[in-house]
Amino acid sequence: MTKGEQTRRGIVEKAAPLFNQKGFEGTSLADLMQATGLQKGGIYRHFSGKRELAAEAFDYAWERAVRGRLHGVAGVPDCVDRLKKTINNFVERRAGLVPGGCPLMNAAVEADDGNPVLRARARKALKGWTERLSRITAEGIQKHQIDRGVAPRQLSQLIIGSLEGALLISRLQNDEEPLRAIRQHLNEYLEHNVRKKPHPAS
Amino acid sequence: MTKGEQTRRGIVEKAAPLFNQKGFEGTSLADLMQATGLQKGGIYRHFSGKRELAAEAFDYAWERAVRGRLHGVAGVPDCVDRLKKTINNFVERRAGLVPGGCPLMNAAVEADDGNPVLRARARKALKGWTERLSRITAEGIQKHQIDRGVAPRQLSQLIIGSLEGALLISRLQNDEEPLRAIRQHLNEYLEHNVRKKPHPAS
DNA sequence: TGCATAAGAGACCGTTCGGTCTCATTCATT
DNA sequence: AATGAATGAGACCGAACGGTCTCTTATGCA
Repeated sequence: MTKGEQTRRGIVEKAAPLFNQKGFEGTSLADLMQATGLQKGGIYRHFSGKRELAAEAFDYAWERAVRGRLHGVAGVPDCVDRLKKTINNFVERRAGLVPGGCPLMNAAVEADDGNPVLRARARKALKGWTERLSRITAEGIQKHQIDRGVAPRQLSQLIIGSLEGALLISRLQNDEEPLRAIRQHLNEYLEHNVRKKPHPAS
Repeated sequence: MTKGEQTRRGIVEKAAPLFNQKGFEGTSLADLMQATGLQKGGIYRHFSGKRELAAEAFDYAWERAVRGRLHGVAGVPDCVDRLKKTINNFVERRAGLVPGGCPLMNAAVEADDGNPVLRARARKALKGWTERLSRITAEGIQKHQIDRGVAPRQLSQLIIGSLEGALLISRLQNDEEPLRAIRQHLNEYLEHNVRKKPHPAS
């Protein structure tokens, strides 16, 4: 890896927490200069503008989040357990994340009105997450581990929405309890309403 | 109401959608001047600064949101039904709201790092909402409509978090389905796990 | 109607914004 | 070691920022 590539990567890594914490508008070039230890020229050598840097920083932050949420998931054989594992990862595996909360939520809120580039990025991220969960559910249905009546996409959105909402409240209150409560709630839901029940001995 | 008071109120009403859509940092005095049709002098006559105006605009937006969510709730006798009514209001009663999504979510995300004034406002709003729902649950327990094992505060946070999360996804996808799905989900949960069951005829 | 005051216009201020450009230096390659 | 390209420093730019202040106009009360 050439020196320039190293620097470029370093800029993204330093910029990601800033954008995730302060938002795109809220992060100034002066902030980025201070965080990276570079002057404007050093930054603009590698990026065409703030927007490009912000987009890459979002991708970086989101990639870290996804990696955390998928940690160890592939090794779980049962599909319901696999869903439960991703939920637990969301609640527990916060170390290694880019500070500032869920990048998806931050981007979605800030980009909601205006900033179509960031909004597209957020939509794509949500789509990817939804599809990943949906695939687990579809596989579970196919393997007769999950009830046929379960709609994969709906279930994915239910899980994602519940987790994001609980995270919002947890962050605002500085209290992890809502996150733990939603995990408990979703686990019970998965066991009672998603996992396929053995045929009643009629 | 004196002329000045009228103007002041008008400024808040015009400013609220801007702050709710573009955020505190994202809304400039130029935006406010254009929206109100006033010059700086006209605005600063009534407010000490952007922060004060933003705070009042948040209160205004939140008050409208709360009013919509509580619409007709008081008239529902059964406490479980009352919770269901507030959920339905959240999902259905979007007209009359200040544009830009839920003020609580917007403020919480933007104020999460920095801007302690706005953050305090958001926390207070969340606290009020939680307590309002908790009171309904507590009353339901007292009236033997809700199971004694239900924790009012936890249930409130579950409902709020689920609704906010679903709203986030709905807005990002431009699709109301996640909101309707979470209503369905919460309704079933309330009926099966919250509403007090009649004693089994043993 | 006269008058004190409330209300608003808009010029002005210093600062910070994102972005550009030139030039010195460092780096890899031979 | 020489050299051309890659890299980064930092002065500079115009625009936009939030905020102040003065002066004119509108208002409401006696």
